[in-house]
Amino acid sequence: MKNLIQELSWRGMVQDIMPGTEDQLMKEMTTAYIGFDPTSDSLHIGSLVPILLLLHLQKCGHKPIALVGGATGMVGDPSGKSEERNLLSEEILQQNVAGVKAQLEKFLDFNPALPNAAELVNNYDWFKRISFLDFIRDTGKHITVNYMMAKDSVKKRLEGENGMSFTEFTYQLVQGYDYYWLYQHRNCKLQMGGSDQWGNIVTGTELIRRKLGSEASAFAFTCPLIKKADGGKFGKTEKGNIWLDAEKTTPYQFYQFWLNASDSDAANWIKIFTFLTQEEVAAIMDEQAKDPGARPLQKRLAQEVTLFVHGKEELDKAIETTQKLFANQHAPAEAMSEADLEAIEGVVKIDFPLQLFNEGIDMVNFLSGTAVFPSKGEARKMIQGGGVSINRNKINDPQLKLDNSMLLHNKYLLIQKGKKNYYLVKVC
RNA sequence: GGGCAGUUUCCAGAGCGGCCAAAUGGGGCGGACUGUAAAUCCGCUGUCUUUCGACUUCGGUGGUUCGAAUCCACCACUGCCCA
Repeated sequence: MKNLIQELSWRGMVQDIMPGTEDQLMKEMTTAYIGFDPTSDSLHIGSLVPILLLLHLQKCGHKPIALVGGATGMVGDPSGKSEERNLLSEEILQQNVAGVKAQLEKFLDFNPALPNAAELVNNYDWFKRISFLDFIRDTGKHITVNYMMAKDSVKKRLEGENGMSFTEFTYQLVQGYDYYWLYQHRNCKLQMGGSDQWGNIVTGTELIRRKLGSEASAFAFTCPLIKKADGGKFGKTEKGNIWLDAEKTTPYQFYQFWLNASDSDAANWIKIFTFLTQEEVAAIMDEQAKDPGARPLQKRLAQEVTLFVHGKEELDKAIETTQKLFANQHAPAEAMSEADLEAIEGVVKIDFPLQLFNEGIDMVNFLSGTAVFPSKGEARKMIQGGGVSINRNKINDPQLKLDNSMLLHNKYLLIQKGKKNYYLVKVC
């Protein structure tokens, strides 16, 4: 049996770990679970980490369970939140649960022929049968309020300005019960999660111990939360979250996200988000040290993760588009063939009516009219700030009229907002 | 139930009754430099508007005033302390 903890350690993916966890994993095939919050109908790259944890687990010969929090999602996890959360409606929650489930199914191996096939559960399935009174008698009785209040997630809120509802206070018990239930019914002996979950997880192991006695052996470890080297939030861009759903974040945008990682981020992330071995990573680091300008780290990282999430075909297209747009940025846009332009994948494409164009429209009206900018004021500001290029030529004059001579192949305009945001406008 | 403090633009946090669309910092966006990095420097950052300007904001509702984020009343929410 391959040593999971060792494998994760060198990748920097182990934060807190309960004593005996490693021994348990080396002793026998162990069932382990991670919970996923249905706060949205798609997972984003933050959720990639727990997915990868489950995959590493499975690769080491253990059995992964992905738990979708249909019940816990109704309560709201206070961890890491400074304010009370708004509750999602049941309807939205159900949609989200379905969406998240569908995505998890893509990444884990559920092949029933495997002894350690992955499994998907929804905690709503057991919680729906438990009454409030049952819960506070059978479960609440085992954990003291003093214990619960000592948790960071709770303490912070008690000290803060916004207070905390009884509902959110209860959260750790609800999640703790999940672990107990899985321990009882699925022989699940390990819970993993992000380090912000440590408190909730420990409440689970504690609950198991109190209810089943000290011979019960439930283990846990957590993975550090992914951060950027500059302290910023991971997985956010000006356009918002990076989603795993190709409809929400195109594979090209997804690829670009990783490609744009800073050097220090790329060095950490390649260990976490790819399955490359320690030797392979070391080799790429060497290359990076020799020629940082070539960015081998970022390229390999982007390639591996995009391949994992979107597959080979989408990856190839993303690379192709990237090359067209960025490979020789000083080459005139006119050098791109019509086929090149048509085949650009993943950038925002906009159609613009020929008639309006022929009437001689100025930059500001054009750009706000195409939804490149939401308003004229913003378009003007950005042009004046030197942030807009058309066909790779910087525009300085907001009043500039567009005319036919600017069109590539008589119908295209390649617009850049900032350096990295491309729009392809087709006049027709 | 009683006492005290508070609620400001994305966040934190200043705001004399007119000079407040509201200091400062952070974040975000853009530019320069680079490697589609990092660090640094510069610009923008309520909405609409070419300029002038117009409009909507400072928990809610009313009021005082020529004029209110700034004063008053009531309401709501939050925190702290006492019972």
